[in-house]
Amino acid sequence: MNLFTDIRALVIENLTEMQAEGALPEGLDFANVTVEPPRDAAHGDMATNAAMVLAKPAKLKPRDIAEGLAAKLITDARIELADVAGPGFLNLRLAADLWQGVIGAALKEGADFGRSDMGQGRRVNVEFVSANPTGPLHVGHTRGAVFGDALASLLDFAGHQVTREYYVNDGGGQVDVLARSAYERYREANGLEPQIAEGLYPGDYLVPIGEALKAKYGDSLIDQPESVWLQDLRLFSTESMMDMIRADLASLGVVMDLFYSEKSLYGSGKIESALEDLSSKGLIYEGTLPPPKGKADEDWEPRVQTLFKSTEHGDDVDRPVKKSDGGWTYFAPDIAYHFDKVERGFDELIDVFGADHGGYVKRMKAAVSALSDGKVPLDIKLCQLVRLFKDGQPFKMSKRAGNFVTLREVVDLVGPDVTRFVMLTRKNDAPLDFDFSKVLEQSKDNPVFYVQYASARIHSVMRKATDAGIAVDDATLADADLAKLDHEAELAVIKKLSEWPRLIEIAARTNEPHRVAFYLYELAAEFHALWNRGNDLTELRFLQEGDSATSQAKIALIRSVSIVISAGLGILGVTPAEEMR
RNA sequence: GCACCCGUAGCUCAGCUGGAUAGAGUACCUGACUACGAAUCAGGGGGUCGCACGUUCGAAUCGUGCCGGGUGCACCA
Repeated sequence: MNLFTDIRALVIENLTEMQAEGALPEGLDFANVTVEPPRDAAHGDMATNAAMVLAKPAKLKPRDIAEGLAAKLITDARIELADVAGPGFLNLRLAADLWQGVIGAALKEGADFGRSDMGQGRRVNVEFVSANPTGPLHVGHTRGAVFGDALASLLDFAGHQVTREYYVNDGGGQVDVLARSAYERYREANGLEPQIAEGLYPGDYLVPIGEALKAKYGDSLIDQPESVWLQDLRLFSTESMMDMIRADLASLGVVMDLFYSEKSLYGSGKIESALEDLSSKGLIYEGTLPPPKGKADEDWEPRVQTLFKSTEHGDDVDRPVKKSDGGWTYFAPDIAYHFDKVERGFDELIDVFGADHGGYVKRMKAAVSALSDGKVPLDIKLCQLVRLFKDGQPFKMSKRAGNFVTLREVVDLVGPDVTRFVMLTRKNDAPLDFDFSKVLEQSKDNPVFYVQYASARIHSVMRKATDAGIAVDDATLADADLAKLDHEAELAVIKKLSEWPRLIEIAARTNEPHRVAFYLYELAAEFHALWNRGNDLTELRFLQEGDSATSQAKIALIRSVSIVISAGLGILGVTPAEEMR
């Protein structure tokens, strides 16, 4: 149930009637008519811009339309008051039982309250993390992992059929580097001095791989040329790295539906067929790119290469798909991979990248646009940097991994719940400061705590109620006399709850899960405010001694808050707290 | 030089397919606990929404041009 869409439907219905009655001309587009919460609660419960949006196409004065609409709306039992204000806003006040109905809906629908069918079952592929299998995941990946996973859950909640996917770059030159690095650790395991040359991966995480290689091969690969061991070590070390990455993700609660191997594309004919598709559309040609302007590059020389005409689909320059040695560029398998997603029938694709891949956005969109004939939209979300702090000071550490902080270190220090919530307290395209001290602080400055504390307080009240012999199961609460919830402080909380289904749709439409985190903070604030009003006004306390009917109504309200907090935290992948320790 | 992202209160940031007097937290000041968990709440001061034009009944939001910060710019992924 979504009160805002209900009332919007009522507005549209009345506008249509006005057309039938000749008060409005035919052929108007109602798409821009909105029903929203007003900025200022004094204006009423909801406001519609219908009159202002329609004034011009209808060639009427906004206030005249608004007054006509108001006169019709007021006859509906749900509308208590309809005022024209300002340039033509129509402010509505809703009947109290409509608000109380929100509580009933939350209690009956439980964890599904707010679930939307907006997505209509459309199939969405969310590709995220996709880190090279050459080392452990670091903080940057952590943000991408949390963001992608929460986005996937959000879209699922909004009625999409979601696949979580990880593209494994196990086919390129960096895997050779990995294999050579692992070989040095293998030599080390055999008692020799490892020679970690410039360009190899120095991290300690390869030490156990070296041990494992020794267990498998003994000393048989020592002093053997690369041609003997390179292929085996490529395979062995990427598999080991992927096991580690899977475990890292699992420690955060992220589970992929599919790991898609780049290597599997080679020799399968998929790269060829993807490029054939582009070629059949006249988008592949042999040519020479212009030199980059402004920045002097002495190594640059004109070269004829195989190019994808991405400029026809919005890119700034055409992109090479073949290297001069005849091999594919990294872009070619990426094209094939996205072609594969399109062929698997997804209606929408989302890629989550780190901000350092910003320059890659246009060519990837161009490729998908070309491959799907513009039918499958690709949205690319860039996650900005995470800056680590401790007690306000920039934080550096990790001998284990080389020179970066790993996902595992973060999760071990603050736990998966805190990690996930904090990673979503910023918009994805804004940089995020992550202070190890602050995120564990128990104060309202820390949103994780603040929301969890609200949840804990609610459970505390419910435990007290149970001790007092008051039934507080959801079915009983749903039958409570909700008309008792008529104080403005209580209605304020209900109104916030009523925005939940609307918020889900906005967040899902914009692919912005951080909105859920901010909403939960606001909901918690409304709840804490109501709680404290009870200090002064005893009639606002949730437990009314000797009056279990009133207590149940009030508990129905806060139980609804906890249902929404749980659902919201569930989307973010965070476990709600029943008590604080 | 080009492309993308960002620029909102002293600081860190929200801001809904363009809506009314731009909101939180923090910091600063002032109040509220013999409590359903004060780990909280209420109130106060604090803003040329980077700048300038433009579109619109209406712009933090859309367009163009500047300024400032970040990222990326053939045959690495």
